[in-house]
Amino acid sequence: MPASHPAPARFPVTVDVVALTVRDGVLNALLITRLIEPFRGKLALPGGFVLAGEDLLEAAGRELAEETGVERLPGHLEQLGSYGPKGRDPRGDVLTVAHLLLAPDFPVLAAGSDAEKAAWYPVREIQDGTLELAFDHAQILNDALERAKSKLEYSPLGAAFCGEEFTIAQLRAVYEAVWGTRLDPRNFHRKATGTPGFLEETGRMTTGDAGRPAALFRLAPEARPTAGQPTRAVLNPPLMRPRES
Amino acid sequence: MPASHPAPARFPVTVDVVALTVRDGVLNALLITRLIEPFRGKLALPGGFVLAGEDLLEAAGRELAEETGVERLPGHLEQLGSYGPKGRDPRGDVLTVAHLLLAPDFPVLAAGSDAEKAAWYPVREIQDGTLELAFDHAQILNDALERAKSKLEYSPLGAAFCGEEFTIAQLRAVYEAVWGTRLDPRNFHRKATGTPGFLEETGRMTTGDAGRPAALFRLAPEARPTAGQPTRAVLNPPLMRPRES
DNA sequence: GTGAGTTATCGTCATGTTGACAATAAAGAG
DNA sequence: CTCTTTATTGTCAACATGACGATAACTCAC
Repeated sequence: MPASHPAPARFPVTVDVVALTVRDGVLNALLITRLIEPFRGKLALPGGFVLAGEDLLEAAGRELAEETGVERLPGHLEQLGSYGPKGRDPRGDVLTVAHLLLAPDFPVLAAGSDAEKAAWYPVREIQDGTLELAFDHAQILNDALERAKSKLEYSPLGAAFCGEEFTIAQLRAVYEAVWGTRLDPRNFHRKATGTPGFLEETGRMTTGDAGRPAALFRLAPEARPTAGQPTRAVLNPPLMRPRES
Repeated sequence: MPASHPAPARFPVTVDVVALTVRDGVLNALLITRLIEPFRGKLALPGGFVLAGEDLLEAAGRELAEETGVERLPGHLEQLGSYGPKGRDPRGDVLTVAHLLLAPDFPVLAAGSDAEKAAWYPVREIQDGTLELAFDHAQILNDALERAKSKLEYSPLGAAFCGEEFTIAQLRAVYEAVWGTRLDPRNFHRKATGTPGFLEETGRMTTGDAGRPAALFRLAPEARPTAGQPTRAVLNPPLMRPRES
């Protein structure tokens, strides 16, 4: 890695988190209101400096927990990508490593004291310019949305937006919100239940809602995200299979 | 991003590059032999420190150019992911941002002076333990291979391993080398030429090789990697289409 | 030259997957 | 009990894919 001469410049390193969830069929992102300059009063992604002795994912989880007041984050956290360090912070070159959290809706505790106030905002309002983000966070959010969309294409991570148990309709609502499309309930049901290694029936049913009760499912064991292992492709079939002979 | 108090620790940041190519049907990676401690004499990924005022991709390209003696790198360079900073370098916490280069075979200039000697090595020999890599570079290489494999699944980047113009058979050799499988030439031909927005016929043919001459293709304009834009999915179809009504 | 070997390309066909959509099941509301 | 709502099962035609036969168009050995 190091060649030799050029002064090993040191950079402040931050982690930022794009936390996504689906509330009432609408895709939401977690944002904080900045209390200090620069961009004071503007919305930004939650995040903060990586501390000495910390790893990236660790720092991202810690920052998110601090700024939401939530101890154990639900959902799936992964690294998205790194940005900078050139010219993305008016105070100087700061490298940031963005992360992506796909999570079921969880309440953000009203942060006390000096902590920035975090809240859920519809992604739509950021994309159409109603809300503006600090730094290059709009870019990061966009990349995160692209990543989320493509994750749903092949991985079982759509379920990360749901709780432990969920109905096919709830899962479909996730896909519809993230992709911004409407899907045929019957074909979606066939695909979801028909994909080997994706879902597992719990045997239990919903009750109390309008309409016919729905079966409750959970992620199949082999589809559950194993820390460290890349999320396996279960949904989209391989482009082409090796030939037999 | 920054909350406030915790001392904004600064980290040395390096870029590492996993450069892949296919030579004679075998997937190769570019490695350097380290001339300094730690891991002196061991193989490692090319890379080095990010300099002040540089962006990541920029740094990765510069380091690779320096260590191979090649001015304008061919192929497609993209960010892979970040590693650390905790405990991956015996000298202290160093954050590294790994990159991935998919390139046609190019000659590595015999580096003069104090530069580390770079050369192509079959990926196979690293995976089976014949060759050992410094730091966490084996892990990074593995992640890079996973990324490369999945890129071929949906993006047109398989062509990044070929030159400007190539035959279907050359392209197939790339897929076979990266995936480690054999593919049916006839079905591959059908898929490659039948995918809209992927290939474009040049009208020219190969000549001089054994067997029937092959038509030369190039990447379709809309499939060419545009700097900044994410590589669009052209090969694998969407998991599910929005419903009409 | 000529035939053999080699590689490229086109075609065929059975099977599997998908999109569109009908029909039925099982609840709650009135 | 009937209507409305949502879940789930089926059906069917269009399309994509895997397996593999058949040709086409070259090079090379003789």
